[in-house]
This record gives sequence, structure tokens and C-alpha cells, in this order.
Amino acid sequence: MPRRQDHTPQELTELAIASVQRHLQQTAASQLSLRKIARDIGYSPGTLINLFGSYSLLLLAVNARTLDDVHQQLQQAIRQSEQQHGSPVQQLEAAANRYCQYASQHPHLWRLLFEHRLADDEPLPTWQAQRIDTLFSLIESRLSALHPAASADQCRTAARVIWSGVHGICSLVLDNKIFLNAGRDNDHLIHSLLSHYLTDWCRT
Amino acid sequence: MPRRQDHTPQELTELAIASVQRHLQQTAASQLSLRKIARDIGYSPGTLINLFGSYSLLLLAVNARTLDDVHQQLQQAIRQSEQQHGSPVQQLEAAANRYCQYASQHPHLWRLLFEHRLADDEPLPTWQAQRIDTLFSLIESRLSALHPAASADQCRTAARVIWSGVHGICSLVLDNKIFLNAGRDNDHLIHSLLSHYLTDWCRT
DNA sequence: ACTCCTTTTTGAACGGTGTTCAATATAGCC
DNA sequence: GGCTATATTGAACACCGTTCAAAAAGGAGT
Repeated sequence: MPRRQDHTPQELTELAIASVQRHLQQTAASQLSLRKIARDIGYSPGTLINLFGSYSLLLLAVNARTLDDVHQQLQQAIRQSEQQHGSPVQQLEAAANRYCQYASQHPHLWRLLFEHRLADDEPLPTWQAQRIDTLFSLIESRLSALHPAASADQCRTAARVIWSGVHGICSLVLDNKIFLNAGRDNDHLIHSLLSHYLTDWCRT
Repeated sequence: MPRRQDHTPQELTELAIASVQRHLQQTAASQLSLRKIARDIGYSPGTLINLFGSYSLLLLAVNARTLDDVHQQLQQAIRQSEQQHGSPVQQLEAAANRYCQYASQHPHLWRLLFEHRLADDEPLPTWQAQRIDTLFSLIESRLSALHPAASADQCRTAARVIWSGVHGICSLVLDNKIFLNAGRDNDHLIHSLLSHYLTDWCRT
């Protein structure tokens, strides 16, 4: 029960988050528990609780990391497509494909991002909302480049429509609730969504 | 511990499912438990377990009902639009709006439908897969009516793209992860998705 | 009517969960 | 070197899903 200084609070935070991420590479979040994490990093459950506040807040911290990772992935995909002189549509498609790739490579992390909820009031902390907004503006900027005549509000709407669609495709394919029994469903569906939607959207 | 014949197994099944549905009108599934349901209907947890097999299978039975309800809602929305001489696009939009309406009126039931998973192997019983397929064919039929030249495979793909999009919009709006701070987000986004996508899709 | 068997139902037990909190042993300060 | 503040903990609490032996009632056969 003594004060140990094996790790600073920050190190401990990293340790815990890393442990969750490690577990979620192989097992679903429903199999995870605060006690297992504590056992894994060699501390007691209580220590994690007064570091994060609750198990739920620990998971929220993991989600923040995941969102950062996703943002970085999208940014990278867009930049790569840019360097290969891809059109804005191609850049968007690259981002969308990367998003689905991340989801299928880290299904448990990705699901935690959307299935984890705080209390019933669900006020979603502002720093997390900020992250989501930044992610959307990545898409909006490509839409604006694609169709300069579109207003900022039109881009906002289109970005949300498109990304909801991409997200929906990832969700349903990942859960096997779509049944196309063709390989590489993701890319095919995403291409259809983006090309048809954007072709007509540009006529506005 | 005697054999009671207060209810037949079927009645008991209905009782349990109704209890879950009642709870999910107000509380999230995470707040629910087998013991609470048992207490609610006046039986022991064990009785429910050897009726359904496990808590998870009880929830699956609830999901089957939810899928049936959703199917019925969509069918009704399409029929209503038909009777008002709505175009296939309008029928699809009516179905999509009804879908989102159901989701926002029964958020906990709806989330359970997508967040509940069986064991890790996830083989999703065939009778449940059948239900999903029937639901998709509702959409495919409208697409075929809209664009008779399209092949069955093109309709299959389009139906899945569209419905993934609708589903994604519902998910993100429901979780407040989309931030459009305009009222009635759902309908606006859905209209954008359907009109832009379908306009170009018909040119195929 | 009385047995005997089958079947339904249960309470208790097991190992797990997140969370609380008094007790505690150390690190840092005077 | 002693004092205090604090990080850390183990034990306790109230839950959870699941298992299973025990028990009681229904039905069948005589």
C-alpha cells in the first residue's frame, strides 16, 4: 500500500492505454475488464480508478487515441493521393478506403469508438467533439476543392452525408450484415457511393 | 421449486421479450440484466436460461422481433407512398425516413440490433440473416422499378450502398456524432443522399 | 388411491464485474 | 530523524451470468 514511484502518472496512463490497445487487437471489448487491465500492468484496480475516474473514462481515453490515429491515417491517405496527382474525388476515395482498412484491421478498437457511451445524458466531452469536427473538415476541404462554387454549408452537409455512408458501409460489412458474398465488398461499395453521389453533387 | 403452470413456455417467452422491450423504451441495454428481467416477470434467472439457452440468446430473440417490426414499418411506408402516387424515389425516401424515425423512437432497441454479438465466431443464425435479406429485397425492388434497365446485381449493390448510407446517418445522428446543429438533420441528409446518388445511378 | 417417473422450477454457490474506502507505507520536507 | 501528505492497496459491497443438485407438482399406470 505504499507510494511506489515505478511510474509517473503519465507513464501509468500510457501503460494502461497500451494494455487496452493490446487486448483489443485480439479480443472484443466485452471480454475486457478493469481488473484484467490492472493485472496486466501490475497495479490494482483502484489505482486505475483514481487515475482515470472510472473504467468508462479509461475507455474514453483509448477512444481519443483511436480518433487521433484515424485522423492521421486519413491525412496520410489524402496526402499520398495528392502526391500522385489524384483528383479530389480520388483523394476522397483514398481516405474512405483507408478508413475502412483501419476498421477491418482494428475492429475492436473501432467498434469501441462508436459503441462506448458515457452516462445517459451523453454530453460527449468537448475535446472529443473537437476531434470529430476536425476529421469532418478534412473531408469538407476536399469537397470544396472539388467544387469551388459550393457554399461552406453545402460542403458541410455533403461531407456528413458521404462520411455517414462510408461509416455505414464499414459497420455493416464488418458485422457481416450485408451479404454481398463478393470479395472486397468495401472498396466496391465505396466507389459506387462516391462516384454516383459526387457526380451529381457537382452539378449543383 | 415446483412445476408451476402459470404460463406455457410460449407465454413465458412473450413475457420475457415484452419485459425487455419495456425496459429498453427507457433504459439502455447496458443497464439491463437477466436477473432484472427475471425479477420483473416473477421467475428465477435459471428459468429464463433454460428457456432461451443464455442471456445472449434472449437478446437475440428480441432482435428478431425488432427486425420484424422494422420490416413492417418499411413496408407500410412504401405502401403509403405508393397510394399517394409517389415515385419510386419518393417511396425509397419514405422508407428511409421511416427507418430513422424508428431508430430515434426506439434508440435502445435499435442499437441492440447492431451492437449485440454472439460468440466470437459470429455465425449469425440463418433465420436472422434471412430477415436482413428480405429487408434488402424491399429496397432492391424499388430500385428495379425506378430503373428497369439495371441488372439484378446492380440493384443489389445500389440497395446496399443506399441502405448503408441511411444506416450510417441514423447511427451518427443518434449518437450526436455529426454536429449539424440544424434541427431535423435526418431528413435533410437522407434527401441529399438519395437524390444525388439516385440521379446519377439512373444514368447507368 | 397410490405409487413412480418425468419435468419444471428454484435457491444456493461460483467466479467474475466496477466501485468505495479505511488502512498503510513510503517520499519529501523541515 | 521525525512529520506529514499522498499514492497505493486489499477487503468489502452489490451486482452480474451461469451451473446444478434438490425439490415439488403433474401425469401415467395400476
